[in-house]
Amino acid sequence: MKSNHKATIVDVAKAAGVSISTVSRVVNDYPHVRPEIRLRVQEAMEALSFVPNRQARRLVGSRSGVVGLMVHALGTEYIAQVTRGIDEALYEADYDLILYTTHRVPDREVHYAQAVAQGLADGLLIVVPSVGDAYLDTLRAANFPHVLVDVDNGNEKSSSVGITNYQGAYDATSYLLKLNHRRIGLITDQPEWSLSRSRLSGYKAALADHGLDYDPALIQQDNFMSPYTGRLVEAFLALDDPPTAIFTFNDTAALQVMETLRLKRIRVPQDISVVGFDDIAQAKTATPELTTVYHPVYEMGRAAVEILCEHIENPGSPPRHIQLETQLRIRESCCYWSDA
Amino acid sequence: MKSNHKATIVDVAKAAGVSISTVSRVVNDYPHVRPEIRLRVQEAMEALSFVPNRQARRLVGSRSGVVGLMVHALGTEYIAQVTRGIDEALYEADYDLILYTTHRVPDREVHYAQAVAQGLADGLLIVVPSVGDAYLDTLRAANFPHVLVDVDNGNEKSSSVGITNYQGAYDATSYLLKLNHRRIGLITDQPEWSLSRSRLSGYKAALADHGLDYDPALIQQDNFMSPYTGRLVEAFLALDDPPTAIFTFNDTAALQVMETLRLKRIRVPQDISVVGFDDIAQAKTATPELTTVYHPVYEMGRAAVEILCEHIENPGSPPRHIQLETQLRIRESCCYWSDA
DNA sequence: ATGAAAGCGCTAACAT
DNA sequence: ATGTTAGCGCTTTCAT
Repeated sequence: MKSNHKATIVDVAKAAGVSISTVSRVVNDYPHVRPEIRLRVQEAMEALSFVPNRQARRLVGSRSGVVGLMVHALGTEYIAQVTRGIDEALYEADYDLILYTTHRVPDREVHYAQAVAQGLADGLLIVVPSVGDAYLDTLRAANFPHVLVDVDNGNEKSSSVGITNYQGAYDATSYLLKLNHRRIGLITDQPEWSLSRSRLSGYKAALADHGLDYDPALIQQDNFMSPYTGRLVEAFLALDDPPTAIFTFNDTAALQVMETLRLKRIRVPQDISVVGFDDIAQAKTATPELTTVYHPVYEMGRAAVEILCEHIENPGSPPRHIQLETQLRIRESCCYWSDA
Repeated sequence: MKSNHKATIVDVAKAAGVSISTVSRVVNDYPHVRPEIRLRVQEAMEALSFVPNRQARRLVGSRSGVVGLMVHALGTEYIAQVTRGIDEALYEADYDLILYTTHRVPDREVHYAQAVAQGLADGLLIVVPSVGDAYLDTLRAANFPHVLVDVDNGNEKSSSVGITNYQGAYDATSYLLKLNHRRIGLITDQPEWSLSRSRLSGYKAALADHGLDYDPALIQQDNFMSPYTGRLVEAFLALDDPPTAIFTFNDTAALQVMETLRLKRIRVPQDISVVGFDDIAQAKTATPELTTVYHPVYEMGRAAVEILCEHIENPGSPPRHIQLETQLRIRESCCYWSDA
């Protein structure tokens, strides 16, 4: 017995005493196969523990059952949650997941897009906030199924799923305004990201609706270098008229703000209120618990998969855009401001 | 021009005016090609932005450049960090990563192992603590490159990389003992996992070295259902002679213990000391900061990739076993116990 | 040094 | 309802 050699359709065909096309039909669940023969083939498959070869399948132009996921890097809570939503939905749809981590090297993104489009995957999920048009054009030109995850530009010709960034920031800012805060410091993410721009608009709009103008001195940009956020807080504090509340575009930054404040013995929320964005796990375990804007990361992942599957199964289908709702989660890091 | 169709070796061959075999030689950097021809082919490749098709390559029996990663589920800090180490090392070695999440369904594990060994990937990384021998035998029989990550049985015929689980638990327990604790509650992970068994031995050994016997009533098993850990704490508290310290086999459980204790207004560390295992990010941000055993997750991932690559490049190579060192990280969640 | 040709495992016409 | 056959893009003998 040569059982150490992996079984192919040919082996199954021989074992079942039929032709390879019949086996293929059974494997793909196609009609026009006599029930008894179907059964016989299935038994042979079972006996030989046959698993169809995905690359061979893809090679002849049909589905491989694999979809690609392109992300900057692994290891953040945010990515972990998005990935979880994607993975679970993919599992239910019976797809495997191939991971492409760009490590923030833009060149890789272009290269990957090509590789993926030629490669094993039937479609691509893109969780890279700064979507350079370069490789998107490649994908669109090849009519390769793909969806952008967590971007905010509905005018794109690519499908996308995002959240209500504008509304989320608007809600958070309004909440602070209602608590009588008039000087609200803002720490933004990369301004090139469409979602940052939307959130910034939301912040400004809330201010405007309260008859307030925004103060450029109160808008600072985070650069994701860990100790940096603390400096921004110090810059705020050094102002003649420092903010009484700080709103950040991600929870990690908010948590760092709180930590910086704690080290400076400035009380949260009594002296300064803090609001974050995302609602990561640590937001609930922090002291005080962080008030933040809930970002439906997990659901976003699932929605993206749904759209992608539609594109894969239905190649001509037009781009779709889904926007999931954010939600203000009021906890302990904010309180009413009274000018004493 | 038909540039919307992706370039194949045939296109390159035509463009360079040579045969496909020559192109193949250039692509694979084989000898016996005249320098000028090599250059001409390279230019053609460049011009057509040719990317070799991996599945076609793999189909004829050579490397696919893909390795599989099998994990239970995504979304935990632990997995995120292991994956990060693996991903980065793989990136440097120029491999793609295909992810298999078993969702704790044993059947999926067997199925994946088969699928992978069938030819999708060149090798498999297994981060599934409960290693059922069933599919391992399949892999070994097929002589398929694979390495077990974070397991603890060096007697296996499969390569593995793990940590000093015994020593880690021994150190943590000894530390508590040195702080005069005599009743140390233990919350273990699944006892089927080899690493849990090693840690348990470490715990018992430390006790024994202090002339203490272990009390079965103080050893409880976590079941990973969020509210459950709290019950275990209550069970401890209900004892006639409750523990003065609690040691858990993962930080998530330790954090939940602390939360439960906080809700019950039992002070940590004054009333009860707590020690975790893993040293996840939240351990440092918790209040009080969690004392825990550092688990070199990231390095473990990298080490696993190193071994796997060796197996792939060198098919006959014998199994290797690496054990990385843990380290007790003393922070704020423990203090000296004096029977008042 | 280079090319022709035979597959790898599979699907999709095209027979029958 | 079932079988035959022609590729998919590539590597690898085997010729030349």
